[in-house]
Amino acid sequence: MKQLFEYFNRFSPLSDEAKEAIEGISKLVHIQKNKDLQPIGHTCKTVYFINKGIARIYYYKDGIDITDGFATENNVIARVESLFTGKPSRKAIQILEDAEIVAIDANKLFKLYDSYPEIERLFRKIFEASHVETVNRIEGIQFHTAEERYKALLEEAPTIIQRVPLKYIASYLGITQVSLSRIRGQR
Amino acid sequence: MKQLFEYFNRFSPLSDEAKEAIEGISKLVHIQKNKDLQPIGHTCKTVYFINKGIARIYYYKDGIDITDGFATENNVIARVESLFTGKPSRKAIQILEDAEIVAIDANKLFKLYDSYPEIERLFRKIFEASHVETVNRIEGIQFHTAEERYKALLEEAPTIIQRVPLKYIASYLGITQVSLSRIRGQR
DNA sequence: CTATCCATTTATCATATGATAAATAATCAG
DNA sequence: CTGATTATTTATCATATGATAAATGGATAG
Repeated sequence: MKQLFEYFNRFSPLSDEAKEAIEGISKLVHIQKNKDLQPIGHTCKTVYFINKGIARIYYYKDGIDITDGFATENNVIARVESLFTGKPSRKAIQILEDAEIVAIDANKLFKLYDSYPEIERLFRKIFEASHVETVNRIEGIQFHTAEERYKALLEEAPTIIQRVPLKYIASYLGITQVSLSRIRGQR
Repeated sequence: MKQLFEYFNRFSPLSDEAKEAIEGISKLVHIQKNKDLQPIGHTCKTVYFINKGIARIYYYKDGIDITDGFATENNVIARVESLFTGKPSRKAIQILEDAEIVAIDANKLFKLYDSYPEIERLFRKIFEASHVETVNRIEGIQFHTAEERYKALLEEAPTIIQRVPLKYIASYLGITQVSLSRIRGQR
């Protein structure tokens, strides 16, 4: 849990008591490459933190596999549109490299909010940061060409491009695999 | 403030004391059409609630005016990427119809979080809902044609299309004004 | 009411990306 | 190691949207 608490410290430090409370509702899971951590159609009741490995959120659009986002070590991953609404998610979380993950029970977490305002605050900040990323991503999608988006990803997250099959990256960038290959090929 | 507290009730009801505290850090402002409520380059230190009128968030991309989003009556509007980070915003908020707006001082609001966990919770939920909308919007932008996006907006928010100049809607949809006109014209 | 300015539409041409298919390359099971 | 499956690249053609310019329509100030 050391990694997790270090991550928390980047947002707001927790009392020992609060840390223990979170430890009490978390468990460490190991998952193999290509397995779904959470399937499509289930309501998101877990917040995950990645100790090791890489994951993606994906869904099907007209039968085609679309990657919604990636998460790597020392980051939280959750399907917020389900976690925050209680509605089933049309998205799944898949593991792309054998992974070690901390699974935090969301219902219990939300209950902890009542007794530990510091925990509510911490997760508010974590998700606010993710909210900001999402807002900024819209600008990237909307007003840059596919090539610019690819190059931006190369800059910001080169390891993702190295670790993840290109087909997943293509749909994340909003283009076909063929277009991505064309963009990479030119020059 | 009646409208505002009714809006709050949709998320979580506040105690009278908390309501008074919020009232104490809010003021009612009246703004004319086409005025900027907040200019580009300033750090967002206010959360706005629209009693009457319509507003948009916009910015300049390569010198071109881009609409990031709209907000109408009984909704909150804020530049979250600045509000949550404390960094200056590259975006502005402009009023598109003479408006009556409740301006909530964000720094004072964040201080109220310490003494009123219920207020922190309320705003957490408000912004979580906005986070979910943003996440869902990415799917719309990424995987629908301009025509589909226009028709979706017609369905979901026909009043916005009626009340707002088309040029603003075009950039919101991620297309040029000329393309939007073409889409509207066909048939 | 008129003149000016701004918003919208229409037209033409250029281009990035999609769709499809086929060729290579890489990965994996046995 | 071999064959089979999956991922990636390359090629061709079609099309949605962009860029630009010009025409039309609507709003507003005086």
